[in-house]
Amino acid sequence: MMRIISNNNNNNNNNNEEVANDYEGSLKKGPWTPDEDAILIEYVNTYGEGNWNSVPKNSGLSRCGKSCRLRWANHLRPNLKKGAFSPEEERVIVDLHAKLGNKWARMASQLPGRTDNEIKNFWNTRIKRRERAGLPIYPPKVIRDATLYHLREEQYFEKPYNSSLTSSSFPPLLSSYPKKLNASNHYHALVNPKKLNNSNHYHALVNPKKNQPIPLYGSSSNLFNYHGFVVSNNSAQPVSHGSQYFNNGFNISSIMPPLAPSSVSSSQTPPDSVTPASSNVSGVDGFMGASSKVNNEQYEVAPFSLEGNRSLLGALVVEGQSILRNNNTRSEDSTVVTAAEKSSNKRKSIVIMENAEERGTTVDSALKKKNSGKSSNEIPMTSSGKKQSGKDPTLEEIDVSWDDDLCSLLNNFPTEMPTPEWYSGGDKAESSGHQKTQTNTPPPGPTIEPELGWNNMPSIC
DNA sequence: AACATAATCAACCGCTCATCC
DNA sequence: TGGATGAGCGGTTGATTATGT
Repeated sequence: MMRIISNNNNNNNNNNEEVANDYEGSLKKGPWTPDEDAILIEYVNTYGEGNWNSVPKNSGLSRCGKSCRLRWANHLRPNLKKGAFSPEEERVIVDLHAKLGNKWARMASQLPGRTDNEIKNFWNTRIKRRERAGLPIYPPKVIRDATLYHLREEQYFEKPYNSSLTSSSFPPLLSSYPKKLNASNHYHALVNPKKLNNSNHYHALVNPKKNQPIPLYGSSSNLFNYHGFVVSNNSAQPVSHGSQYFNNGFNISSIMPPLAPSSVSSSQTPPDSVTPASSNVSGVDGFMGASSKVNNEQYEVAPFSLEGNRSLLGALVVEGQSILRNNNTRSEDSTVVTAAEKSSNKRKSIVIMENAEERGTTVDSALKKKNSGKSSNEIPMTSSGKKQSGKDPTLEEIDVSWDDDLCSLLNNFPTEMPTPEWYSGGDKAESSGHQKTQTNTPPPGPTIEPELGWNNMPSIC
C-alpha cells in the first residue's frame, strides 16, 4: 500500500520530497516543483499523453497518475493561455454557462488554451461576487439566448437528453440541464440568484444532483420544450466539435442545436421570408433594448417587444397550449401522448401562429383581446382554458391554459437591465437599433439595485 | 506597518463513465 | 455479464496574494 505524503501545510518542498523519497512508491502531494514539472514534460514529450498511471512508475515521479494528468492538463501542456480572461472570453463563458451549466470541460473545449479548472475558478469567483452584491448572474440577453437554446434543444430532442447523442452526429454542446425545471424559478435564478435562496437554487439550475427541480407541469413538458420556434436556415446547421467561438467568431447560436426539420412550417413560411425569429442567426434579433422603471428601480434588459418578437412569447403561448393539450389528454384518458401526437400539435401550433401573423394579428393583441376587460398590461392568469366568445377566431385557436408559472415568467420578464460593457460588444447594432423606451407600466420584476448593474462591477464584471 | 478580509489559484477528492478482459 | 482499471469531470479545500482598514 502506498503512503500519501502531503505538504499542504508548508512550502518546504525539499523537505517533503526527502520524506516522500524515504518511502519507496510513496506519493507526494501538494504544489509541484520545477524539477517535477521538467520530469513530467520530458516524459510526456517522449511517451505522449495518456496512460497516466504509468507515469510515476516510468518517470520516477512521486506523484499519482491522476496528479500528473492534472498538472499536465492545467499547467504544462503547450498552447495554454495564461493570465486573465479577456472580455471576449468572459462573454463566452457567461453564455456557455447559461446554456450548459457547470460543464467546465465542455466550456473549456470552446475556449482554446483555457482549462476547465480556470473557467471553474473564474466562474465561482464571479458568482460569489455577484451573489454578494445581489446581482443577477447572467445578463438579460444571455438569459434569453439560453432559454432559446433550450427551447431549440428540446425541439431537436423529443426525448429526454441522451448523452450518447452528443458524441455522434449531434452538436457537441448539448445541455445536461435539468429537464424538469420550474420555469419561473429558472428565470429568477438566471436573473437574480438572491431571490432563490442563493446557492440552492443556483444549483437547481445547473446541478440536478444537488437539488432536484420540481416539475413545472407534472409532465415532460416545461417551458423549454416549446417546439414551434422558427429559426433561420443558417442556424439550423449542425455544428462540429472544436472551438466554435473562436473559429467562427463569437456566435451564441453556433452552439445551438439545429432545428428539427419537422418543426419548421415550410408550407406556411417560405424559405426566404423573414420572420422576427429568423432575422438573424440566433433568431433573437430585436429582443434587446427596452427600458423602464420597475418599482422605482431601473432595469436594464432586453426589450421584450411583443410586436416585434413573437417568437419567445409565441413559444410560451404555444407551449402552454401544448401543455394543456397534453395534460388534458392525460387527465381524460390517461393515455400517454406519443411523440407523433406532440409533433403534430407542434406543427399545428406553428400554423396557428403564422396564420395569425399573416392576418396582421400579433400575439400581443391576442393576449389583450383574450384578456379583454382586464388592464392592458395584465397577463391573463386564468387556468380555465375555456374559449371566450367575441374573440379573434384565429386566436381562439390558441386556447392556452395559463399556468401560474408561465404567467409568472411573462410577468416577471424585466424590461430593462444593465448590460455590461464587456458583454455588449457584439450587440451594439442590436442595442442601438432596437433600444426603445417602454412606457407601459412595467410588470413586477426582480429587485435589482439600480447602482449595481451589469456594467459597473469592478474588474470582471 | 499590522492585521483582517477578499480574491485568486492550484491541487486533491470522490464520483462517473468507458473500455477491457 | 460483471468486475477491474483508467481517464475525466465537477466540487471542494487550502495556500497564496491582493486589497482594505
